[in-house]
Amino acid sequence: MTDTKTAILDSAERLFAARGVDGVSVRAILAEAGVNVALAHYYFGSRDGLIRGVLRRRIEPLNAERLRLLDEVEAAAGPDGPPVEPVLRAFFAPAIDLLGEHPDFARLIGQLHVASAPALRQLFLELFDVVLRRFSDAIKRSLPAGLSGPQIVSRAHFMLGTLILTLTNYSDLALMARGRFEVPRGEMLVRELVTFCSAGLVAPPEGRAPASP
Amino acid sequence: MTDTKTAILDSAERLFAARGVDGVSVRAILAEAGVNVALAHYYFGSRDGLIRGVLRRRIEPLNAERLRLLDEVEAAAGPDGPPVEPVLRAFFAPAIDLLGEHPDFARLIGQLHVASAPALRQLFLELFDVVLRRFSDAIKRSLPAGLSGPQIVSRAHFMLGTLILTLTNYSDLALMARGRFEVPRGEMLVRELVTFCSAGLVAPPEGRAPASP
DNA sequence: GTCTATAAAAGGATAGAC
DNA sequence: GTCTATCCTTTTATAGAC
Repeated sequence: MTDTKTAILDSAERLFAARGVDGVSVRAILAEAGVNVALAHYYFGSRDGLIRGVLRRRIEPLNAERLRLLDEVEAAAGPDGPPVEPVLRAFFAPAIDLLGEHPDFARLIGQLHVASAPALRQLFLELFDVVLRRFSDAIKRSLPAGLSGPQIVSRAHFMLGTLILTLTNYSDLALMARGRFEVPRGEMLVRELVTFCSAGLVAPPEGRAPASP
Repeated sequence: MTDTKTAILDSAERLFAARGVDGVSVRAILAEAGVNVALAHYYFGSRDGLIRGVLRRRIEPLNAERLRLLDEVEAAAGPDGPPVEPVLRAFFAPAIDLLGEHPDFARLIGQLHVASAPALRQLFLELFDVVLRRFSDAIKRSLPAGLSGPQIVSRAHFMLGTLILTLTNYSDLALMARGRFEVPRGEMLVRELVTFCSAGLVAPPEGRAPASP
């Protein structure tokens, strides 16, 4: 049964998200999956192999979809390249889809971005290197002239931060809403991200003019 | 010697930042500090107590400074309350100061924001509850009319995300710069954060108008 | 306050039967 | 593929001498 393998991955995903990658033992994962202790090593070789398996299962399709959308956006653009909004949308939308379908895993992706453990940092680079490079190039091209290098990298980094905290702490939105309204999700959440970040990215370097003298 | 206590806190701060709170044993911390294994329990009672000690030492002054600045900004404002920029500045500046003086600890704060372990989540609420509530109220008041509740909480959350990722992954900026320029820090970094986030917060709900028909 | 020594538990990993 | 049993290491925590 390859079903056992899936059961292990599912339990690992849930528990890693709930307690952090370093906060869960392999034994606990297998217990939750109702699977014998020896089978994690049988299927994944080691604890690290299990972690890689959990991450790869969903990150590879995520990256593929992001790159597919970016290719589309760039193909449809003129010689100056696409404007910033559709580029951001190609970056955000697949991640927000994942947040809707596999919220536990979305938390994991965010945690991987801020992880300290050297092995996880390395894995992060392996998994996201191409995507981050292609999108950061596309975003740079789409920004107005007059921004300095430091401003561009800062803003690109801030943009990433909005997504990462949304992936890790999406449930905080419901707390902040305190039942007074529905929290945005799916397409609406993508739209909020694009609006916020494109405004931030293209803002004039000096910021808003003061209210009035 | 209360110096021993400080040595333990310093080593814990450094190692927690380098490997994650769950990735370091108390023994490793004490070894790095050159301190006997038994002394962590003598001073802090337990592993959890040590974590609390590390966090409290710097978060309490950080919060106090943030609230002091917010009080100032609100006292100087008219009856409609202060505009969004100085409120953001009061929130960001003390954190960026901390990033300059104790970069390891800044990483820790960020990790605490996205932490999964229930004990850490609880501690996070204890430590930041008042500050987050006061600032989110001030920011809400400063936003233009016409934003819906979901839009307001989303944007406030995005704003927090820009800061958190800056605290946890500040060193990524240097990687992105690849030696071509100096990465912003201190006052300049605060200015970038304020510019990006105030533009995002006050953006019209529909986003930028498309380029031209 | 600082040390040694040790208890008690948990975790990763594997051997070998079925 | 799945199971039991076991090994080895690491870790938290504490007792008690100095």
